[in-house]
Amino acid sequence: MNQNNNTQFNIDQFYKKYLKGPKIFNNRDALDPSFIPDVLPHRDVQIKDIAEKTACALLGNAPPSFLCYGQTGTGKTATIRYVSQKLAHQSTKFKPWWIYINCNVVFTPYRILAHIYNTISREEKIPPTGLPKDVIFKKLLGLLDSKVGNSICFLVLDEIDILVDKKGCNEILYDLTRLNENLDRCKTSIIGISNRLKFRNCLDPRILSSLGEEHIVFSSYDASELRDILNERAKIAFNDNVLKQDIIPLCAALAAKEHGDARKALQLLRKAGELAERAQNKFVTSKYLERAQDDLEKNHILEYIQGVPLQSQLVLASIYLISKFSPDHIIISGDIYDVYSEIIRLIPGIRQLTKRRISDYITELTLAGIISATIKSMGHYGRTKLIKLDIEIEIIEKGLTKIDKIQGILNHKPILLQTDKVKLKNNIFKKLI
DNA sequence: TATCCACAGGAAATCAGGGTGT
DNA sequence: ACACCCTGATTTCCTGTGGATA
Repeated sequence: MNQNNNTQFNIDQFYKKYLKGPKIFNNRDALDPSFIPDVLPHRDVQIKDIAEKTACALLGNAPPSFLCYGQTGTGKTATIRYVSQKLAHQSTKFKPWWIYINCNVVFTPYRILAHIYNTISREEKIPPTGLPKDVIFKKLLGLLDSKVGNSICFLVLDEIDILVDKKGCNEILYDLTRLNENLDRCKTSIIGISNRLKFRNCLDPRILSSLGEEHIVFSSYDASELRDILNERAKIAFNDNVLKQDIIPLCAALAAKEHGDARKALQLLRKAGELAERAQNKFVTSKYLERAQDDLEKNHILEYIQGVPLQSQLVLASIYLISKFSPDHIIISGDIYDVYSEIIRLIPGIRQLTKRRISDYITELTLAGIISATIKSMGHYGRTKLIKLDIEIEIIEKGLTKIDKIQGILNHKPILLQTDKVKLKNNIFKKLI
């Protein structure tokens, strides 16, 4: 075993070298989306607006509920957290409570109520399931009155627009807006954060009347604003003089192309720093920035592919096989289902799902940006979706290869593609589009 | 111009798996 | 042990539809 020592990776030596090597980061947390800096550039208007709306909480009065709009990475959540921190530092006998609910993670009525309860209560926790909803509602009312007392409880619903699509969630929003009517001492105030500007149109009028009357808009950052944000964070995150001069403007320009997403800009900068660090380089240069962008995009797709359920991976595998073995085949949803049915027989222990369910999986892949689909009517050949891969086939292959159950079928040439009937139909389709 | 294909996609029902209190 | 609850995934049932073709 020892004879291979000189070819083996020497972990001790690696750490020694790492510790002696150049230090890029001073505090890399400053580039984390959850980091709240002391200065929030270009958000004065919104800070002032939120501060004015919420100030009455310091006197024990309930602030109005309101909504914050803006695309991802425009500082909505950061601004709310910033104001809440400042509010918490004021000396007053009414200490407001802040409860953050990410509706992307917690989205059922039961769990939203349970999450609020569990955040406030340190002793008794509500189980993840099992109790009737109204029981939790009553328990929550009791807890709010006893624990929060005469103070204000802010309920911050991040990505609130997600709730609208879910069943029963108009009810939960309604329940939340009406909490105050059932409380004796405590008062609540809802702050909704949404990416979708048209979200209000989907709301129940009852909810809109108490929630949507006031709103604050977060406009997207332009390249120069992003530069200021990155400069502020870079001062904290990086050691002096490790960033080459052009890095921040370049990073800002890249993120500005994507509707001015500050989160993405920070992520990019962090990744570039990490790549430079890993390469034991003293400086973060544009070379690392370019590589960071490439890495982030690819990783995002690979993580997505590996994170979805097996059935969804099989749908993607079907599209992959058609694209691989007949690149000029026009892919329609019916073909995907047929190939899916074909490959599922090659994998033991997997149940075949219905067309309806596969149709939903195809929609999900479209929303994720892996494939694109356009609905087209083919006259007597019916109305269907035309599908094509939006991602390089090599990346899809790389993602699918890592999935044990799928590995074995990635070289299976679909029999469907070889039948004359399908070939003929596809030729007609080519003329139609 | 009516027909008819092959689906899209909404709504409700069903099922299994996690839990509860009595 | 039992009746009941919540959730997420899926099935079942269904209505709607664009446009080439007979």
